[in-house]
Amino acid sequence: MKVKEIADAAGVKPDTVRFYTREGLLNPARNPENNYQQYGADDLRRLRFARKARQLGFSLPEIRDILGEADEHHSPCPMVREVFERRLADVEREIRELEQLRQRMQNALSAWKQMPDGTPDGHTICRLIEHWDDGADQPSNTFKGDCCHDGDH
Amino acid sequence: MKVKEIADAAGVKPDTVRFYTREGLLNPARNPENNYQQYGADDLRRLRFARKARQLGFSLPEIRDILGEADEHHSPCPMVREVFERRLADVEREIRELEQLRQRMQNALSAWKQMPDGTPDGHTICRLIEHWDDGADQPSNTFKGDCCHDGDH
DNA sequence: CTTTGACCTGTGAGTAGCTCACAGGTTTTA
DNA sequence: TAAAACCTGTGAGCTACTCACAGGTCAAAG
Repeated sequence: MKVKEIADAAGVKPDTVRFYTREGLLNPARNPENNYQQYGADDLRRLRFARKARQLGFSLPEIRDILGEADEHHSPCPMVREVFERRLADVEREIRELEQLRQRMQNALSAWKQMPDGTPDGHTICRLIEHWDDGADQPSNTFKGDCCHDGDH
Repeated sequence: MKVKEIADAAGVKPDTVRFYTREGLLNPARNPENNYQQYGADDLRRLRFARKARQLGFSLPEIRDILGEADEHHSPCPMVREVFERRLADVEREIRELEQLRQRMQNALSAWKQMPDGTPDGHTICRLIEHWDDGADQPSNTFKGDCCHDGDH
């Protein structure tokens, strides 16, 4: 198979095939006549595997490791199970963070309903944002004055 | 204020300050003696504004636009409200996608409980993934011949 | 036989928002 | 006076592709 053929067979773009080849996930042979890449059934299997793994949240380096294990006739499945649990935890953390963000945004939006727009006056840019209080409390050093005399020196 | 001072005052890293300066969000003066950047109270206001806006999901180009509006003494708030609603919709879409991913992962994990690992045999890499059926039904072209160049582009 | 168009090749840049490394200059402190 | 801490700009790295470019190859149409 040539690039476009294997790409169509797996439902991806030719550039993705080339990219995966560059990254070492696929190992095509070469047609010595024209220097074209020649993909075999094994490459298609790897490509389909990689796409499924991506949908499950595996990263390309992880997939490369998994394929490498399989190439050495070790079962990659224990590695798959292990990485997968970490991935699931990551996804759940991301969801929690995004839900917090959504909550903050919704709070801001409802608080903004009552607020007028106002024009920037040199002290305020847009009070919608500046007077919005984020729940996240990071101890941002509150510029107490020891540092900055903003007159010229 | 010098870089580290304004960075500490806003609770960010000096590199972030330099990055925002490069990106045109901050407009420090120059100390002609040593060529150091000189940030004023206005820059600190902009930096804090930018950080809050980032936490609310605005992108740097959006923040730059908002600051630009304020610089011209127009109220950026209508723009803020507009961009904000789009951002909220984006966040909600991201959450839905991640929840679908989580669902897929959890389904996979429970299905995997009964499955043995197995060793790659040239036909299978890791059946955990290969025999996993994703709910997403994209008609992955099964390499029949003439079929489709994928429409979205 | 030549042209056209689709395909192939590798490389390099672009995406977002920083973060870090580097090499060299300046200021402060010991 | 020397070291530490800071400053400068530039460039690369992170993810997983995607696109652009310039040039080579091939099948079919004219």
